[in-house]
Amino acid sequence: MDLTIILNLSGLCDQLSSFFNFPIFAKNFSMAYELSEQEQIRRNSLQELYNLGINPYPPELFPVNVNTAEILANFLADNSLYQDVTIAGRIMTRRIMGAASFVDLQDSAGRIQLYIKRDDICPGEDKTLYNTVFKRLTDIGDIIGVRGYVFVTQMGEISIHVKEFKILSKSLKPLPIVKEADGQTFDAVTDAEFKYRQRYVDLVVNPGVKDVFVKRTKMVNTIREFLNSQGALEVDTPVLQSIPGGAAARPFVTHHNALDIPLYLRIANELYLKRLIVGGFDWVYEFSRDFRNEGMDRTHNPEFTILEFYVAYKDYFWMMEQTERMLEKVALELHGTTDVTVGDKVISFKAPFKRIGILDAIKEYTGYDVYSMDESALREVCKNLEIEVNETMGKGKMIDAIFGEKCEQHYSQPTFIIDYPVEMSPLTKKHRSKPGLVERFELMVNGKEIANAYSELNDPIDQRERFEEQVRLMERGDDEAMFIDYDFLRAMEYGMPPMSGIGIGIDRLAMLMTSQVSIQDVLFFPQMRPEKKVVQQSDDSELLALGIPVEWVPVVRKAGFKTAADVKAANPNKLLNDLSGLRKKLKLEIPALRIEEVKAWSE
RNA sequence: CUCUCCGUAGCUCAGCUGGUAGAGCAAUUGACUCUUAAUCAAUGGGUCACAGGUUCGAAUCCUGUCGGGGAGACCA
Repeated sequence: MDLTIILNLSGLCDQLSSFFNFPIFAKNFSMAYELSEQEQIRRNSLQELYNLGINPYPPELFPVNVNTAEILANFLADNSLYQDVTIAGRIMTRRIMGAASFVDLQDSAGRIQLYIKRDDICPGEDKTLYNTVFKRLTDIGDIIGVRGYVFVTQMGEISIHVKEFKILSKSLKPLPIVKEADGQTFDAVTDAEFKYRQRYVDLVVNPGVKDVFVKRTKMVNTIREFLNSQGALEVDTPVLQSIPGGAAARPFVTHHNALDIPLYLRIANELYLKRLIVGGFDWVYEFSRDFRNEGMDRTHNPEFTILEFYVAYKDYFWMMEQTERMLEKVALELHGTTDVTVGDKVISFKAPFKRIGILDAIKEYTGYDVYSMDESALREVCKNLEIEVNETMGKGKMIDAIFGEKCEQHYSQPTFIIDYPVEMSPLTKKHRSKPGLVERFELMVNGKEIANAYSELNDPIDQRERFEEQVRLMERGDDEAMFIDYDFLRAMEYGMPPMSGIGIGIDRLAMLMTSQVSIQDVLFFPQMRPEKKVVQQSDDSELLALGIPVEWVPVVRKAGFKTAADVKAANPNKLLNDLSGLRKKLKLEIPALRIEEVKAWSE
C-alpha cells in the first residue's frame, strides 16, 4: 500500500466519520457498514465517553458491599440498614422523567430499582454527568456501580437513592428486551438456537434460567454431602483411555502424538473405580464427564455427566436403599418436599420405591413370559410385538428392546427394574437364586432410565468369559459390544472385594429436579453445530488489489462482496447495480461507477 | 440418516389466493423531579437465512443449500 492510498484512506475516513458521526479508524473502517444502527450509536457513545475523559472500562476494583437480595430481604424489617451501600450490576430498564430517573439494576442475586436524581449526582453547576453521561451515553445492558442509600418509594418499592454513579463496562450490543409485570413475562427470548448459542444472554434476560443451573449445582452438592458424610472418597480417573470400557457405547477417538496411539474419550469410568476398590478403598465416587459418539436428542448430549460410585462388601439391595435415600434427600433439599412437579406430573421421591423384575414387567405389559425362551423363540416374540430386530442382536438385546418399547414409558413414579438377563450385563454378578439372570437394577423415573446398578461381578474367570462373549457379539456386528480390558482382568485376579456399584445420570436427574424437558436446558452450553462465520474476515487490501477505488471498497463490502473471490464470481452488471443503488441510498458523494470499471475488477 | 415445521428490524411477532414490507418493545430527538410492561410527540432502522428457478413482477410459488425445533431410525 503506497502513501497516496493511505492519504486517501484517511480522507475517506473523515468523510465516513462525519456521515456516521463518529470516528472510524482506518484499519477497520469497513466495519462501520456492517454494524447495526444501534451498535453504531453505542460505539459513538463509547467515543464520547472517552472524549469526556471517562474510561468506560475502568481498571480499579469497585467496592461492592451488598447485593440486591440482601437489601430486599432485610430492609423492610429495619429501615436503618443500608444507608451507605455500594452495589454494581447491569442496567435492565430505564424510566427517565426529566431530571429524575428510575433504573432497574440486576446483579447476581436479583434486581433492585435505583432512583437517580439529577441534582443529587450533580450537586454543582455542571450537570454533564446526569444529562449527558447518564441520560444519553448510558444504555440498557451497561454495567454500572452506584453508591447511595436504601429507601422505599411512594409506590412502595424498595429502591436505592443514588448519590454517585460510575460506568464499569459499556455494552456495545443491545440486549433483547424482556419485560416482566405481575409475574408475567413479555417477549422472552424463546428461540432455542439463540438461547443455547448465546447462553450468556439467555441468563441475563430470561427469568428463571439461572435458577435451573443453581438448582443443578445444589443437587450435585447435596449428593456430594450425602456421600462424603458416609465416608465416601471423591476421586479422579482418566478421561483419555486406551480401552473405552465400562459401558456399551460408541466412543470418540483421538490420537496421542507422543505415544503415537489412538486414545478414546471415556464412555464410563466404571473399570477405573473398580480398580481402586481392588486397591483397598471401600467407597469411591466420581462425577464423571463421559462422551458418547451417538445421536443427539432431548435426552442425549455428546458429553454428559454421570455419577458413579462403588462400595465394597455391599450388594444391589443395599444400593437400592442408598439410592432411594439419596434421591429423597435431593428432592427435599431442592423443593422442601418429596413431591416434585415435572411437566404435568407429580413425582414422589418418597422412599421406598417400587421394585419389579424386568421379566415380570414384560409379562405384565406384553403377556409373554420370556424367562426360559431361547434366541429364536424370542425373535418370534419380537416379531409378534412388531419390534424390529436384526441378526446382530443376542438374547439380551432383544429383551432390552422389548422392555424399552413396551414397558419403559409406563414407569412415571420411581421404580426399580431388577434382575436382568445375563447377556445384557457383562459386568454384573450372577443372580444368587435365579439362573440366567444377574443382580442388577435400573431406576426408571418419568419413563426414563436415570440410574443403573449392580452387584458387581468379581469372579475373574467368569469376567473373562463374559468379555469373550462380548467379542463374539462384536464379531456378529454389534459395534457397541465391549473390548476386553486385560489390565482390568489382571486387577480382578488379585482379588476384588464383592461390591455394589451404580451410575446415575446427573443431567437427567437435573432435568427431573428442575422440570425441564430437554437436556439442553440443564447444560450451560449444549453441543451445537458450529455457527457459520457471521462476518467473513478479509482484508480490504485484497479488494484494493483488484483495482477497486478505495472509496468504493467499504461499499463493495456492504453489498455483500467481502473477498476478491466474491467480486470475481459476481455478475458485473448486478454488481454495478447493487453498488449504484447503495451509493444513492447512502447519499455517498463519490463519483459514479461505469460498467467498464466494474468489469475490469474481475479480469 | 428419514419425515415434518420454522428462519421477516436489536428482541417478540404480523404480512390472505404473488404487486419491492408492518406493529409493539428497543433506538434517536424533544417534554416530564416517585416511575415501574412509565407516559406523550416526532424520527430513523430491513439484500424478508443463502443460491438458483418460474413470472412483467417473489418475503409469498418451485428446487437446492445452511442453521434450528419436533417426530422417527440408531442409540442409553
